[in-house]
Amino acid sequence: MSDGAQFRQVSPPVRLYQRIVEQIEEAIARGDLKPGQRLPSERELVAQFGASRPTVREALRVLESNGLVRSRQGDPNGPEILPFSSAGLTKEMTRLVQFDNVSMAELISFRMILDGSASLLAARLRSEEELSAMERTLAVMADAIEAGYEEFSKADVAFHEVVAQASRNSLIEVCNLVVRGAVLSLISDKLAHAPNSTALMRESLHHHREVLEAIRAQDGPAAARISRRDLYDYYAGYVPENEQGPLLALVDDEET
Amino acid sequence: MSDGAQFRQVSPPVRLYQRIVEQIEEAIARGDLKPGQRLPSERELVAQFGASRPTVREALRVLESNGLVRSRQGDPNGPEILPFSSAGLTKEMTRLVQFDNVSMAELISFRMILDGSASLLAARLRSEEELSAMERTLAVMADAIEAGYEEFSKADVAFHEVVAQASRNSLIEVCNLVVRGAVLSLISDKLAHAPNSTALMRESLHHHREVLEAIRAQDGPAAARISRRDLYDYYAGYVPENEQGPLLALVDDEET
DNA sequence: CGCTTGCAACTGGCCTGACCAGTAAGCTCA
DNA sequence: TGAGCTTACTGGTCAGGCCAGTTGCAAGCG
Repeated sequence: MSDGAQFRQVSPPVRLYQRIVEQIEEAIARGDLKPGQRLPSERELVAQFGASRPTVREALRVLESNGLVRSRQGDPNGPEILPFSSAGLTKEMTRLVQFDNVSMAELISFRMILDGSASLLAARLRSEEELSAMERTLAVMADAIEAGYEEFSKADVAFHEVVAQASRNSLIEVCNLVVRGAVLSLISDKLAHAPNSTALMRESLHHHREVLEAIRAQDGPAAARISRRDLYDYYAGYVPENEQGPLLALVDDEET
Repeated sequence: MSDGAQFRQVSPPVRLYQRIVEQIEEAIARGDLKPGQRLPSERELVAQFGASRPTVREALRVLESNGLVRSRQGDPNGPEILPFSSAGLTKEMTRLVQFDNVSMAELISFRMILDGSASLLAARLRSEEELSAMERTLAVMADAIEAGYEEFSKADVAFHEVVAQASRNSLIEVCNLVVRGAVLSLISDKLAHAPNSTALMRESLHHHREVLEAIRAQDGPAAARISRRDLYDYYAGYVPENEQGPLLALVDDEET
C-alpha cells in the first residue's frame, strides 16, 4: 500500500426521500416548525421540493412512523407537526427487548436502577407540591386495593410517575416509563391473578409509604434502597432463580 | 343523551403500508426472517401483498429508516434483513435530547447513574477474561495519553464498553452507549482543546484504574462510587453551577 | 335571524405504467 | 482458462389518474 494520499470511505448516494426527511427534521429541530403547525399539502411539497409525489410521500411516511408528523386523509390543513412523544423510544426499546432477547431479569434490574435513582434525586429536589401529589396517589392506591389490581396498578404507576418527575431528569422519566411498560406488558396478567394479590398490594403500599417518608426526609440513599427493595419483593418471583444474582446485587450492595 | 347502547371510539383506518410493515416486522420478530436473509424484490412483494409498488416502497422506506432492512439499487437479491442494531434507539434518544431540550446536567446525571450501575454489577459478575480485557484497554489509554485526545477518548470508550458488557445487562449497555455518544457529540471538541488536557487524561486514567481495582475486588459499591466521581470530575466543568445539584447528589449521597 | 344541511373544493390514499441507473451473473471470445 | 462484455434483472424516480374522506361555506330551512 502506498502512503501519501488518504482516501475517505465512499458513502452510498443519499436517496431523495432521505433529503426531504432531513430538511423537515431539521426545521422541526430548529423550531421553525412547532407542534400543532401544519405542513403544506403533499402536492404543495412536491412543488417546493421539486420531487414527485411518491417520493414526498415516502418521506412523510418515514416522518410519520417516527412520530414527528401525522397525515389525515382529507384534512385541508395538511399534515400536522406532532409534539414530542416517547412513543418512538418505547417502540425501539420494545424492539430491543423482543429481538435482542432481553431477559426479565435485565428488565427488572434496569427498572430497579432507574427507580432507585429517581427516588434518590427526588429526595433532594422534590417540591412541597410534589410531596403532596405523592401523598394523593398513595391515598388512591389505598382506596384501590379493594377495587382490584387494575385500579391499584394505575395508581402505582402514577406514584412512580410523580417521583420520576420530581427527579427533574427527563431521561430517567422516559426510560422508566418505557421499561415499566415493557415489564407490565409481559407479566401484568400474572400479577392480576396472583392468589394473594390483596396481601401483595397491601405490602406494596406499605413500601411506597416508606419511600415517600424517605423522600420527605430528604434521605436519598434510604429512598433509593427502599425503592429497589420494593421492586425486588414485588417482581423477583417472576425471575428464574439462577438469574437473580444481579437483582440481589442491587438490593444488597448499596446498603451500608 | 340516551343511555342503553354503549359506543366505542372509532379508530382511524390502518394504512395499507402500515400493514405491510407489521407483517414484515412480525416475520423478523418471529425469526422467520433472519439477518442476512433477503426479502423478495419490490415487484415480487407487490404480487405477494397485492398492493402497488409505491405502497410497498413506503413500507420498505419505513423499515429502512428503522434499521430493519436495507435496499441497494440494482441488487438482484433484493432488500437485505439487517442484524439488530441500537441505531434506532440512538436516533430516538438523540431526538429526545434535541427536541425535548434535555440539559447537559441531565445527560451527565444519567450517564453517572448508568455507568455507576454498570460498575456495580460488573464487580459482581465479571469474568477473568473481562478483567484482563479491562486491563488491556487501560494499557491502551496509558499509551494514548501522548497520542492525543482522539486516541485516548477511543480507549476510554472501550473501557466503559467492557464494563457495560460485564454488567450482563444489555439495556444498560445500549443506553450507556447512546448517552455517551450524545454527551461526546456535544462537547468532544471542548474536551479536545482543553488547556490542561494531558493532566486531565492522566487523572482520568488514574480513576479508571481505581474502578478496575474495585471491580477486581468485587467491591460493587466502591466501583460505583468511583465511577460516578470520575465522571463528575471529568464533566462537571461543562455544567452550569446552578444545575450541579443533581450531580452532587449522585456523588455524595451514596457514600457512607 | 340562527341553525342545519348539502355541496364543492380541496385533502391524502392508492394505483398504473413508464423510464433510468446500477448490479451481478452468465456468456463470449481471445 | 480468464478477462471483458452483454443482458436481465434490481431499485430510484417520475407523471398522471381515480377514489374517498374532511372541511368550510353557502344555500335553505325553521
